[in-house]
Amino acid sequence: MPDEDSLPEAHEQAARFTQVREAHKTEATEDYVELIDDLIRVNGEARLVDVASRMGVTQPTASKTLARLQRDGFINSEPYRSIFLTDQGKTLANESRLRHEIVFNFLLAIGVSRDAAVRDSEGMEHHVSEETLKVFEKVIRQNSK
Amino acid sequence: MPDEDSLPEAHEQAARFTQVREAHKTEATEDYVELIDDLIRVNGEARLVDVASRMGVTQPTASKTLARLQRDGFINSEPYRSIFLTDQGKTLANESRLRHEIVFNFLLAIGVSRDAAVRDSEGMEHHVSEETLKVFEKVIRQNSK
DNA sequence: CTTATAATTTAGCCTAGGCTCAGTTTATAC
DNA sequence: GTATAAACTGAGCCTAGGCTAAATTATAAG
Ligand SMILES: [Mn+2]
Ligand SMILES: [Mn+2]
Ligand SMILES: [Mn+2]
Ligand SMILES: [Mn+2]
Repeated sequence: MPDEDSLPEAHEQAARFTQVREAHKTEATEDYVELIDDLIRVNGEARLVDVASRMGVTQPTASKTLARLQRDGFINSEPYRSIFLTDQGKTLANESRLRHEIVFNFLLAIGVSRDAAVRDSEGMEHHVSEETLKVFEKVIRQNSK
Repeated sequence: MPDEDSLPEAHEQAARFTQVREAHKTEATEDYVELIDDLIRVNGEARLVDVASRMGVTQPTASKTLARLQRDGFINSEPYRSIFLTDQGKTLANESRLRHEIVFNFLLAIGVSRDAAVRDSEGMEHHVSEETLKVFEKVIRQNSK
């Protein structure tokens, strides 16, 4: 229970929420490019039908999101054809996968079950700062020794 | 780099993203009731102007969100008057604060700076399962010994 | 090669959650 | 007590990201 002067400064607290909102803005993009990259590696191509089923959304929803990703320069695709990552998209996919793996392996390292680690890391990954990520990596290294 | 059969089952992967989307649906509600509860404790009342400035949004935005919270039974307020939590709202505020504190203290325990812990926990808290939370608590206990 | 199926797109709808600008109500100062 | 300032509301706009239903295009089967 906080006492009289226990509230953080308003502008600092606001900055926290603004940062979370910023993270959420890029979240869909990161998850999509990461998935598209995986699909290309494993299947040789990324098709809308697979993106939609793996994202857990309908095809029109995935189609609309992909249109936005194309507008913003992360992917390329011609109508009715499969999806390609731009250089910008590839870079973001690699960064996102790396960060995701660190968060996932960190959860495993501290004793979280594989199932929970898979599920929790999907959301947590977007809210971990560079500083925290470094700490996560240190914990992973210590635990593998 | 994943090889041929490295993709998770589609329906499992979809469930992950669905879970993250569910978390995001309740996120604003949790952050708002937690803040309202804090304001009542410290200031004696929760006013829109403070909610807005601390959430980092404009007053009309906060006003609209609060209307939704009232519609959904988390708060009560009469026009132009301050905001009260319903029993449902108080319960959610307490649960949210507890979880938030655990995530925050966990980050401190593993060596993250106070600043980064404050910032990262604001987003992470909404993506931590009960199982992971228990592991976090264990790490906190071990570190305080 | 034609037909049926699968994949993709388009149109149109919805909610959440941002914003600005303008109006109303409450609180403060004088 | 009245004028001014602060707080709150309302209208209207926007984007993201969900959905369904229907049209279009591409692929597969026979
Ligand atoms: Mn994710
Ligand atoms: Mn919180
Ligand atoms: Mn939060
Ligand atoms: Mn999130």
